[in-house]
Amino acid sequence: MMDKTFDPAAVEARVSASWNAAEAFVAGRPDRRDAAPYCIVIPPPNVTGSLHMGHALNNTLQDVLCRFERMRGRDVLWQVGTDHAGIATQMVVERQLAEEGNVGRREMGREDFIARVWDWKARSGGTIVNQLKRLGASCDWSRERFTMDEGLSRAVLKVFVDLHRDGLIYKDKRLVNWDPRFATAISDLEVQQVEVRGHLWYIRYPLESDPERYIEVATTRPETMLGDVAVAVHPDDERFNGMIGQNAVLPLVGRAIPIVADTYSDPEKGTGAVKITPAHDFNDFEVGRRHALRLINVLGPAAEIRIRDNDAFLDGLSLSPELDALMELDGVDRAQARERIVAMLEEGGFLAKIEPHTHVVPHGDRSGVVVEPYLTDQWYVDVQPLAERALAAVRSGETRFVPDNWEKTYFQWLENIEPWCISRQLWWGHQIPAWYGPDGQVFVAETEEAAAAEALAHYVVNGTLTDEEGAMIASDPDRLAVFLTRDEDVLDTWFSSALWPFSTLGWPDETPELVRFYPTNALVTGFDIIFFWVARMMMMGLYCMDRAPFETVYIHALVRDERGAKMSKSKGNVIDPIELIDRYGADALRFTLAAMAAQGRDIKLSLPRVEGYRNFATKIWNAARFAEMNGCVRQLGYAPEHATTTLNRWIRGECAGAVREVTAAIEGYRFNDAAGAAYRFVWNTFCDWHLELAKPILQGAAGPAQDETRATVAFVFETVLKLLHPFMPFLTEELWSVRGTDALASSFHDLLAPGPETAPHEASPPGGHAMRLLTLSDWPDLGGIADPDAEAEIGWVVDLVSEIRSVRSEMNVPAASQVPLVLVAPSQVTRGRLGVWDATIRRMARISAIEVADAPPPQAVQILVRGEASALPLAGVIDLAAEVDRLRKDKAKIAGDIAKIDAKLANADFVSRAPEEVVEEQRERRADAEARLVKIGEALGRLESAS
RNA sequence: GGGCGCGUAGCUCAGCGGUAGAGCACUGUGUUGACAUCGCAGUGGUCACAGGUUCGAUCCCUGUCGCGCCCA
Repeated sequence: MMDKTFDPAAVEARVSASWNAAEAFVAGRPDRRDAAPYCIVIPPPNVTGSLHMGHALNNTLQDVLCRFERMRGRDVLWQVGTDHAGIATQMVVERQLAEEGNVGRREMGREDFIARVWDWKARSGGTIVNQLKRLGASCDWSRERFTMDEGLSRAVLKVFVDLHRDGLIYKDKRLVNWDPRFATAISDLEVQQVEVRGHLWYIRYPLESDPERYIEVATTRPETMLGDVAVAVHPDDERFNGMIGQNAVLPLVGRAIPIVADTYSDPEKGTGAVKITPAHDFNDFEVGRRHALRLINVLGPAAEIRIRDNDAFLDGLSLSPELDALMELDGVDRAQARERIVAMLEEGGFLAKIEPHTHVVPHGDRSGVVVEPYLTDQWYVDVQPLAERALAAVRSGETRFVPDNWEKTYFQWLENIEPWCISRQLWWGHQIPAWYGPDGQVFVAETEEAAAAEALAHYVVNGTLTDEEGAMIASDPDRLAVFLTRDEDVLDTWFSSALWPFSTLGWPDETPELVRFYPTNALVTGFDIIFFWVARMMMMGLYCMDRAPFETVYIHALVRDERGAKMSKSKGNVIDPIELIDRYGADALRFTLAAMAAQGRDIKLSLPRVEGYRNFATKIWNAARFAEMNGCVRQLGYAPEHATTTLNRWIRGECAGAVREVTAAIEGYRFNDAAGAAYRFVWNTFCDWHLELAKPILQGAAGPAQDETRATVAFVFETVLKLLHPFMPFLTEELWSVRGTDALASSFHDLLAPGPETAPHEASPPGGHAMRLLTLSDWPDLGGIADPDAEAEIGWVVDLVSEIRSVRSEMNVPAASQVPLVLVAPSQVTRGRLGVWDATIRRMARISAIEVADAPPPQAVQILVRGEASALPLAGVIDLAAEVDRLRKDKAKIAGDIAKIDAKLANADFVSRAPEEVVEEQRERRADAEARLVKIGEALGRLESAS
């Protein structure tokens, strides 16, 4: 006997173990050798990460797809793994070193530090993978990959070298987004624009020709004035007519800088004159380029002032006491420098005013500090040619977005794409395969040997080295190490992530997996990752594989808190999915997320909803208990299409409909529809009606009807387990195994006696039913079994019972009291049905006896079901005046309906222009309403004349 | 400034050119056998607002207001 309630914790552990033992999720099972492949690559979570609600949703949806396709017989590979998260991981390990009082990264040296990171990864890097298992994700765990794995690293090197060879990777000195906390470049996408309340400082720059006159500029960053090389004004701005071409003198510094005309300057903003600092501002950089201005970098890598021994800064300046004083700023942090410079400006009388000013300031998404536009040498990918192919692949339909409006976002970004800065001044990551010769000449190759060969050949050919010298260096590792030095930088983590859909499958080797599973079928991810990942995977996939990596990119919602705010640690509004799993079970959480995953709308997670689906799990559990108690096991030779009783034929049709609905919804990525359809069928059709209607049979006399009903319940329940499995894998797998023990005998018979009577939808597998896990069983397909006669009959029972209950409740008939029911002049069909349903109706509606009469008894409450009247003779039991009220209310409502329909039908335009079936439907509705109205009128007449 | 999306029951959300739906909450009621994490019955909505298209608009179009997000 099963427990009374479902205990998720115990079941989840047990079921996980059985999946593991069976290696259920391993791709390439021998029995699926000829099956069509299905592949999803997981958006690799950050190795430092832990599961948050977004992951829970993302992986639930992937799992629904994978389990669904696996049950449809496909050879499924859900490729799992993590990425190495350069900055984040380095940060974690450095923090750990600091906490342990260890020497820092620099003191440790690169090799030891990296060893330490690997050590950390081995001990703590698997958190999220284990959490995915708790969620029930059916990944192929045997193929877990990591972006720093040997194979994946090889892919990175090859792509880098190939892109470089094709001229798509190059080194350039330009402004980058510099994160001063980590002292590394970051890409545009890793920059968050944050609105902050700052100030506008108005500063007077005296004119060289007349120090009594000055031009006033406004700036949000006064400290960068040290690097100013010009002042720009709008050419049409009459206020500055005479000044263009003159020089201003930079306060504190004393440098003469030109006043130039440039449309970048906005006459509406500030004073209309803007200081130009090309080394510290992206816009100024462009202005500087247009006017051939110098670049003066006045900051160091930690965003500290660097002006002493700074040739670029000192060039053109003459020594002065003022300049000496300025030198005191050398090494001062930018924030402090700002204060001191403002003070010095004020002291010198250069500061005109300070205004509060709100503006957006770029911040590093990992470090949270203000990002500095910084002039450095970095490696870039010229992504434009790659982007064009990525655009074309979506435009041509090779890859499609679901919902398709996301392609706009994708197009917009790719159409305006900027070069991608891929070098990072970190240690943890793929070190760039570039080596420099003594003269700085760069050699890019996959290995040091190859780079050395290329370098030596180069220097021999150009005469720097003789043949002998070249040979000598080549043969002596020590000399080679001195001769060639490797680029210290590593690549952006996303560079390796971009290769994920094929590097995980073995590329650059032509592995069987690569051939079989690439391109993958679907990518499931959030919209916030379209640029970071989707677009880059598309570009790299097309570049390396000539095919887009996915057929479909499904973009799901963001999970927000109940107020609709993005969950974030800093806001403290995160809901930990693992806590929810502990509390409600993984199945309830998964079902909630799937049920709320409507396309194009964010999910505001609400706990009552999770609780509701936990209750759903309990409901299913108890339905299984009921089936068990009533001997509902699959019967030898049972096939649903051979069911004979109306009830069984009816549920078969309903079940087939549910299968169709769920199937179509998952196919269309309408997860909420799929979950909703399954929920409604299980609870509102199967449990509420089929099981209730079946009770008198199951608990009545033994016989063929009982046998068939038992078998049908078992069959429908199995179908339910299958339908729900993608959403609630633990519960369903557990119940499948419970059923399995009982079904063992009959399954055995099935194997012995295969034949036409064996259910075709469940062909006998090699291992036998008992050995089979639900997760590896077949997805149901009941075809188009519909049975209008059965539907009409059961529909009549359902309506009759519902109406009686409704009237009883409304008339305040005590629940315990049994009252008789009189069918008034029933049709032959109804009389026939009564023979079958008498007991059931009496039981479900608490009726003492069902009689038939030509006319309604006096003082009775009237019920109308499917055009026929029946009556509850409630004289003495209830207040007849209440019944009169009820009927009058009904009558008024129906009369209102009729009036509305009449208004429509009276409209000549409606009748002539609306589709025929719509008009016809209105006529039918009117006729039905009219008939009800007549019956209600008659009943009212009787009651009124009686009273 | 450009783009995307959302305003539907008290709450969280579906839906959709032709009778407005679900879950939760609420009200009433019911436990000797699947389930009180339950059953049964009910209350509750000018579908943000204003125009337009249409025979017909919650749905399509335009605008307004409110909210959210992305990009510059």
